[in-house]
Amino acid sequence: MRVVDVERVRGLPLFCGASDETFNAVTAGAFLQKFPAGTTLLHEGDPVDFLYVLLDGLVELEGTWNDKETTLAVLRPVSTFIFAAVALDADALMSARTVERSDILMLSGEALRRAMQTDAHFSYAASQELAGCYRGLVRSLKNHKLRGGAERLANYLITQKVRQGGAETFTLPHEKRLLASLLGMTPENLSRAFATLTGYGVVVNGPEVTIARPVVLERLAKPDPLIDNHQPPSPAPIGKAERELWPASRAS
Amino acid sequence: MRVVDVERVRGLPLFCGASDETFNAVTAGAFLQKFPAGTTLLHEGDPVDFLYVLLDGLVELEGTWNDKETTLAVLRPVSTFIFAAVALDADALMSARTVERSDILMLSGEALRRAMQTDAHFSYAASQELAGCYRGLVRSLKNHKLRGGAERLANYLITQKVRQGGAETFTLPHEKRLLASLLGMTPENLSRAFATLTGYGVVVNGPEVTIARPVVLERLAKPDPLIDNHQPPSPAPIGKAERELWPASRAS
DNA sequence: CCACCCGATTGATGATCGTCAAGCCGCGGG
DNA sequence: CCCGCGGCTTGACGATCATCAATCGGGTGG
Repeated sequence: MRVVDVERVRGLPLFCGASDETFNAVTAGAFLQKFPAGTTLLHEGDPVDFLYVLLDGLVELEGTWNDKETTLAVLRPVSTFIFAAVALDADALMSARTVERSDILMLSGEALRRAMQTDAHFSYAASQELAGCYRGLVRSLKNHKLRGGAERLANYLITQKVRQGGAETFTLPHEKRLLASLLGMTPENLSRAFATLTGYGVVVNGPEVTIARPVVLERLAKPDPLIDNHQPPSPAPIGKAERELWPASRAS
Repeated sequence: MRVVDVERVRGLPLFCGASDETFNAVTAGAFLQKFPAGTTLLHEGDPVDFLYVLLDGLVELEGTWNDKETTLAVLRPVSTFIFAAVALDADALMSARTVERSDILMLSGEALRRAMQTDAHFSYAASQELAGCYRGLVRSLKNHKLRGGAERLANYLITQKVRQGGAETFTLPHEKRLLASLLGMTPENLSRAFATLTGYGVVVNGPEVTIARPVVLERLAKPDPLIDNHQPPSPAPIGKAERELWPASRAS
């Protein structure tokens, strides 16, 4: 593992409060691996032996039932995933698959659980990370139960715009088919939803989207800080906990 | 607070591994309160100062957007709630409301966070609780994105049957309007979904439901351990973590 | 005892969404 | 260069679901 990668991991909120001792204990048996696009890292129902850390690339978390599948989240670096299953030493509830070529660090679940039982500060950071993940899912569930398709898309676009810096036009981070699955609809209906948003000042050109009249779109989307997390981009790596705490901006 | 209540709290997985010292520190400023049915304990967006523990009664967690509301969970004793917001000292993402008259214990969030930073074992138990809550939400999200209304109801009924002991007929734990909101549909459509299930051996008599032909219903419901948690009832109080770990039955 | 309220049910109608089919377009391989 | 594949779009249709309205029945209070 390169020094620069070690530093990126060390800089994660999950680890930056830990002692050198526990950090070394946790990263001792770790290994960094590169995966091509489309690789299934972990399958639903499998026992989970490692905590995964996405250092570079793009990863999709998906769930399956009755030959249908849906994507529950799309992760960008730097993110940990399946931490909850690791913490409980339980089977995975979702599959993980690379969307692009990705660099992924794998940390021993055993070692992590041992470290949590020893180092209170590390364990506290772990709780914060898990709490942040939990709140992300609460947002997602509210998004799906309370909003219709076009509203979900409108809010997704507004969130993307903010996260990519706020420029009038931005680029979708992945294929539309994946976006459709994330938003809980079919690719066909995503197309139609985009067509609907044309009437609200949204112009689509392949993967490029421009929001020509933000005010009009927001009147449809009705973004809500209790559902949408409009956190602007940050230079430092950020965890699920900080993302939740951002509005109070208690850090920095 | 009565001795019997103290013991019930002490027996929670969250606390049963903690030292007497941290348990006393956390429960020092705590108070037990009785609320009538229909009381809003906490409103969406409010700062959260306490961890709530439902000792008796029934509590609904609900989310709101654009004058619509949906219930995200219905809790029965003994359960903690809004732990994630407490852990992060963040605003609540959902409201909490009593469905029945309830006994609720309120623990200082400040004290809890301090205890987590001091006592690694307590912090570890907190992580497990949060991880269990997280996985509960993953199940919920998959349930909603992958299944239709009648399927969600069928699985809900099967889960209730198992949790209430497995008898052929059992009683719905609350009003149908609340169930409809939990399942993500209108009361009208819940009625129609029940009518549909009549063809699969489900007989409804007010709040009483009997599953006459379990095999037929299961062929429709296709219950899945990665979505539904068919944990049988237990004499000891159980936390969100244990509920997730049940299939491995590593405790007794 | 009756009036009233509220939850549950049923029907009719429209909106939303999924499915099937066809066509378009950009890209890479033969 | 042309072919073919895959992602995207569009149209037509059917299934699911929400909404509005009316009705029924149990429980409460006057």
